[in-house]
Amino acid sequence: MTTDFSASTGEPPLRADARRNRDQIIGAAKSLFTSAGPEVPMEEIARGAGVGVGTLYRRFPDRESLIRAVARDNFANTLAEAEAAAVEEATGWDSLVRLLKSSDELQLSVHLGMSSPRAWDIVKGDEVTQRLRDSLLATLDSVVATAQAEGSLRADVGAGDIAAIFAMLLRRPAPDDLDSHRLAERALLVMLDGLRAPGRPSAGLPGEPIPVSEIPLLKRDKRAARDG
Amino acid sequence: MTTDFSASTGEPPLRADARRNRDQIIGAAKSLFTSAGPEVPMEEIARGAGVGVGTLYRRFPDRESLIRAVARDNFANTLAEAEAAAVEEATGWDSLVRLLKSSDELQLSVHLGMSSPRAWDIVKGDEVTQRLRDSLLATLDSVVATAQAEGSLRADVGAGDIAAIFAMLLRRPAPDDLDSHRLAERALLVMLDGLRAPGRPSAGLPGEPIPVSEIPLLKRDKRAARDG
DNA sequence: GAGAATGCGGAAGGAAATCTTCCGCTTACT
DNA sequence: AGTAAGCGGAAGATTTCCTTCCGCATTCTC
Repeated sequence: MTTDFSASTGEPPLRADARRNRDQIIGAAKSLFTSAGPEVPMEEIARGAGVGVGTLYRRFPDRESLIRAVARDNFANTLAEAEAAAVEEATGWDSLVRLLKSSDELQLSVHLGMSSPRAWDIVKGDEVTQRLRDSLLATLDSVVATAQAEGSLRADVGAGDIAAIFAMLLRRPAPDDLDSHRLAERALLVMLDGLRAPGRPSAGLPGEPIPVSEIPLLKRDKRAARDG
Repeated sequence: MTTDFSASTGEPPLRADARRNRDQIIGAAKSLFTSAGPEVPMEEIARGAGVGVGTLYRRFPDRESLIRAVARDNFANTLAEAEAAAVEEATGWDSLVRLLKSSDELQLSVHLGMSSPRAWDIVKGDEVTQRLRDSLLATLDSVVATAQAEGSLRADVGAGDIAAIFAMLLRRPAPDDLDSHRLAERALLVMLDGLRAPGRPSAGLPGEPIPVSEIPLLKRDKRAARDG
């Protein structure tokens, strides 16, 4: 899963356990960056990885290098998913829908690339990530063009609009909260209906309308959205 | 502007300058809570109000009481706006649109009531705010019902869906950033199109489609979204 | 399987950010 | 003019997070 970008450096290869720990650290960091932003305490990341802080610092001497590593891994995965969506789906519209519904990786990419100034500052200086990001946007652009050419996506939006919409829809509060996930799902479908070309009928929403009484009253969890 | 909820307490009235400062503190807190979340340093709030920290602490002995005061003021204003929108607009649909486009007050209400667990923890214990919130939701509910009765709003959404959509759309990153404001505006219009009842034509989006090249590359500002 | 090298955990010290108090001076009320 | 209320902001206390360090454990090599 975790891509190895250090394959061609002259450094000696990591010992097996070290390599395993490194992957677990990146995994934990990805998960925590997604849910709590790129400023979670290092100790929390270490705990999430089942590892001591010392180990974390040995592998990533500071937060920046961790963020860089996470960004590379994440953008690579997101790009792969996007390309798969572009190629494997029958229509441009389906590719778009699959993208929008796709995994947490996309959510993290959006965070890193559009929502967190701190992370973006770091990531934008990394050429590897930049190349991945450019490819990602190119893929998005072509999916949008395809969907518009086939007449399923409204013509007056650009790939930039779509990216902005991704950013809004993916900034969920609590990714594990079932209630709010259901609401987010419905909001996404409404947004998709808004994106349809005129005349294209919507499939409607599944389930029952949500009454005010069901607005999810946030459960408290240890860490606030930081500012959110 | 700042509503006085202490009118009937037995305490002696504030001196004129104190009262002025109190209002400025609440104003600054509202503005900062909106842009940076309810955990901004007290000192920053004081500075924003043109006041020393001591003054802030004399009036609000801790963050909780400040948040409570802000929430009361804010929900009262939002409710007033919502009721105005419900009454003054010709159709339920127009009321809804006006609400969605309405001021920063609504944005802050969403933050306090749906996006920030920390704030919600505090606010939910305050009866005054709860009553305001209930009225607000009741108003939303009736606007939704009106819009559906007149056939402009799709029938398969409830007021809870609308509230959730508000929450998504209003969680903007940088409220003062012109580029992202433009994108948010367009996203909002797309969402509104998604909310239309079948057969109701959209007006289309103003301006040109946004290309990928125009995705706003976040500018760094002193305080990250915290979480976000 | 033994020796050497690499890696590990997590306590502890340090740094930074934020909270909160306190008191000499100022301003508003009567 | 007298008095009570209010003010600012430096300074000390506190909390939170960062980073280092070293005795012990694991892996690799031959």
